[in-house]
Amino acid sequence: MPLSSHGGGPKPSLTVDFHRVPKQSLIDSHHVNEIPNKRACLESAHPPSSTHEQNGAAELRELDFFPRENIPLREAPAFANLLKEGRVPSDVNTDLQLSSTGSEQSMEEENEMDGEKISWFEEARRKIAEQNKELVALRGFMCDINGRGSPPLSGEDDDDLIPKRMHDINGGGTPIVPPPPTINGCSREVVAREEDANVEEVRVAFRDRSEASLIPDGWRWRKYGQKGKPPRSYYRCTITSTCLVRKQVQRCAQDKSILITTYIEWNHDHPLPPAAMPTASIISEAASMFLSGSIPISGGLIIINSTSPMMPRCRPIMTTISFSARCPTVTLDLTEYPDPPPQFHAPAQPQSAVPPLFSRLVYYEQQPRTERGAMAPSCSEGPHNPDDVARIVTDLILDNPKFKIEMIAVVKSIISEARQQGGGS
DNA sequence: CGAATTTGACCTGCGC
DNA sequence: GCGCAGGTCAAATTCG
Ligand SMILES: [Zn+2]
Repeated sequence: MPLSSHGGGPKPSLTVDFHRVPKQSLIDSHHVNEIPNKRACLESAHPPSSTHEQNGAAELRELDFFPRENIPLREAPAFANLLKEGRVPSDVNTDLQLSSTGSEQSMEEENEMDGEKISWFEEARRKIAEQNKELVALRGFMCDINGRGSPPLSGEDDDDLIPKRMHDINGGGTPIVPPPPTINGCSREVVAREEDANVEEVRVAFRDRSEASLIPDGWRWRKYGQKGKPPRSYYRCTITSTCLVRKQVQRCAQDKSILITTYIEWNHDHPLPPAAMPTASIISEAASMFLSGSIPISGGLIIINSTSPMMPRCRPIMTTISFSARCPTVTLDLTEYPDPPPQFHAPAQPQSAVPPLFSRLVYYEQQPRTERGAMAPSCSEGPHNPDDVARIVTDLILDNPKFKIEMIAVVKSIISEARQQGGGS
């Protein structure tokens, strides 16, 4: 079935967009106050099975996806390995799993779930929740060293400006958005482009070590293109012909053993296949983390996450958030690296001006993976002051051209803001 | 033989 | 305006 009459060109489109919002809010720091309300985002990211549409707006129950209890976490192997080895239960069903299909069955399964089944998913979920807290802390820190007041954090009662598209980020399998009624007769590209022009798109990427060219994530994908060197492959979800979800797969330029899988427009218009639920939940969680107010500053910034002081034994995930591209991307780095030595375990630096995020960063700099190339240890202690942070960032810039580009964007935006506020000096 | 992949053409957006 | 990069399309080819 041809999706369009001819390739790539301008085509007539007739698209109904249910959730149009301006594009500015996530990038422009002046709109940092308009970060979406966390609760609303979480609700929308994981709608309960009872969700139903009324006049185009989903009616949602409140769900707490970031539980406050701090349960020690076990080591969690890399994502691909778990999937490969079948150790990620395909039928994991937690409060995040809200599929409309087989809800009775899932109730039973929930009762039957043993610790083994839920452990991996719960670990990942809690890690991301912890990252969220730390990202918020980092944002405050960055605002401080920028000489700006810390923007209000999420959770305030102002959901007027929630990017409506984020209501579509669907981890539970219940279609929130009706399929575009007019997709027949115009290509997915046209539909996507129409939406792109009006709504914010969040991408969620995984970095993981994998020899396979594709992570078995439980979805059905069809390859529709390949570009560049090293090659980047383009896939789209083929569970339904109208589903707009795509993913890109490429090898890391610096380390060919690392596979980067990026999920785009994560709003399937169909129920989740059971095998895909772990992946879907993590993607949704990561997206809601981004949307819940963890935006550090304007421009672009890479954040490196550490273990949480509350959960020092948790294997860390390095998380980056990029704003420099047209679409912000949350990257979860699931490549493994060694545990930090005890001095980097929490409570790390109780008097430190630097959020605990950077203790991991410093450790990481001290213990670089061989694949990352030679990198001189940058600090012998945790970064107690912004100077240490600056040194670390400098090393990262030297090590990673992409980081340099991101940081340039950050600096530019800070300078332009300072000029606006301070009269151009 | 139908489904999936490959691959060159084509389009859009962006920087210079 | 031009060139480049990213992304998509669809005919041709390969695969099961
Ligand atoms: Zn889909």
